[in-house]
Amino acid sequence: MLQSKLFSKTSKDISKDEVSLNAQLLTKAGLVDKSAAGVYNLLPLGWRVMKKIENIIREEMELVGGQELFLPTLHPKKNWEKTDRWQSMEEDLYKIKIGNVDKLVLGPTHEEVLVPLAKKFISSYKDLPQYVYQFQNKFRREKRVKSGILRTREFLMKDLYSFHADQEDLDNYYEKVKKTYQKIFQRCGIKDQTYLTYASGGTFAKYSHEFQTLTLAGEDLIYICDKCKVAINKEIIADQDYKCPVCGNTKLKKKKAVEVGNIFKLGVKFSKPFDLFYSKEDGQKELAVMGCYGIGLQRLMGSIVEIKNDERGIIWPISVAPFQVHLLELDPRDAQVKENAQKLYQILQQKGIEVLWDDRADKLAGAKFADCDLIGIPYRVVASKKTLKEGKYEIKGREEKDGQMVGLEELLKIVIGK
RNA sequence: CGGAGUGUAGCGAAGCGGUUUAACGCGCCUGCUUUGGGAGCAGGAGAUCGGGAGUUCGAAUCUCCCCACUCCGACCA
Repeated sequence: MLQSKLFSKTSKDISKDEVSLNAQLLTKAGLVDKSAAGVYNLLPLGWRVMKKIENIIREEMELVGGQELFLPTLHPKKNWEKTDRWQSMEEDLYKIKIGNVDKLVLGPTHEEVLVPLAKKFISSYKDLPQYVYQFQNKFRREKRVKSGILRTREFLMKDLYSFHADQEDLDNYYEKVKKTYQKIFQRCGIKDQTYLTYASGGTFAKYSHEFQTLTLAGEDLIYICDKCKVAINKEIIADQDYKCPVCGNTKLKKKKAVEVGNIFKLGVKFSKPFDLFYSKEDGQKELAVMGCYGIGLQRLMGSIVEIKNDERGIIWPISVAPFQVHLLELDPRDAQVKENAQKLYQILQQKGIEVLWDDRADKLAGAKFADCDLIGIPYRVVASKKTLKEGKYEIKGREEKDGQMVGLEELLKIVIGK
């Protein structure tokens, strides 16, 4: 991608109203832009990050047998009445009228659509288990949005739903997804800050589990057990019940965190209102047992930014970076330098490396370095008169202080080696 | 939804005890120069001062209503 053609630009000054670090950095770097309170546009650079995150999640979902589908945003009112959430979630729902009458809901979650759908295909124990997931926008009528892209009214969510014949099968699958979630957050580069957190379990389980990422921008308070590397959400801590649910340790550390994912045993909460029965081997009818598993993608992206940054800008983990290499062409009016940069650009792309080539003719070196640090692509490669004279390129990792002069072979080794 | 605050050019931001060419910075356009940490000089374009109503000879500035955004709180399977 030529930076001179990029849709977005970086900016030094952004609205003072944007106080959260994640939104400040993402806005300055040109990855997101706010269009209304709690509503953000994702610009090409930001969308590339989202796609990287999405692909990591998709790969892991496939590994646990998930089948991707796509359910509508608009949900029939009657489905929401059936679960009573038309009433009980009233404050969170965007209700859509046709004419003067409420007819539809902008989905805040998808059980109300998926369960009646599953009913059409699940009728025997032979049809179970089933695992389906999707990436879909969710709408929540938040009374107050906050923390940049961490709490918004519309956001992209991966939601996986599992259907099982019995509780034991759900329990086994639940544990599997728990491990998968840890792997996802590890692949996204926030493993060290993300804690498996015990939270309120609803009617069908003692606990649900959240994945809480430590950041001052978070709204949740969790208590961490250093021995077990797990945490417990403040919301389920009774007055003095400060002990680790795993080892009983009572010396827990209180920290602020943001919930980047959760897994939840639904039991028959939704199969019941929709009569999702299946026939057992003996012909008896039984309700299917369900689990649900969510990850908010913008929130995950924002959490990464909250953690991975310095005074100059964002520091993307290579797994989710919008590009792997930021090629800075200094001396852009020098034909030989341009040719040299062009050559490297093509070679890297042939090797499957994603490159943002700063070919802007009207920017001096300082401006290019500053933008490069702000956007936070893992490798900065400089092509200039200086590097050309030595027959080399300069490469520098985003977190390294100084670059090094390397030949093409060595450069490829560094960049592809990762 | 309660409390507090803020809306002036694409962005940031002065002016806000009424007088009229609404400053300045970033960005943008033109020209020349410059070229390894956000370049310099010269010229230029761009503003229904959030919207509406009112007070006044005269309103960005005062009053009222509305809207938007932000922060604190409550809420958040």
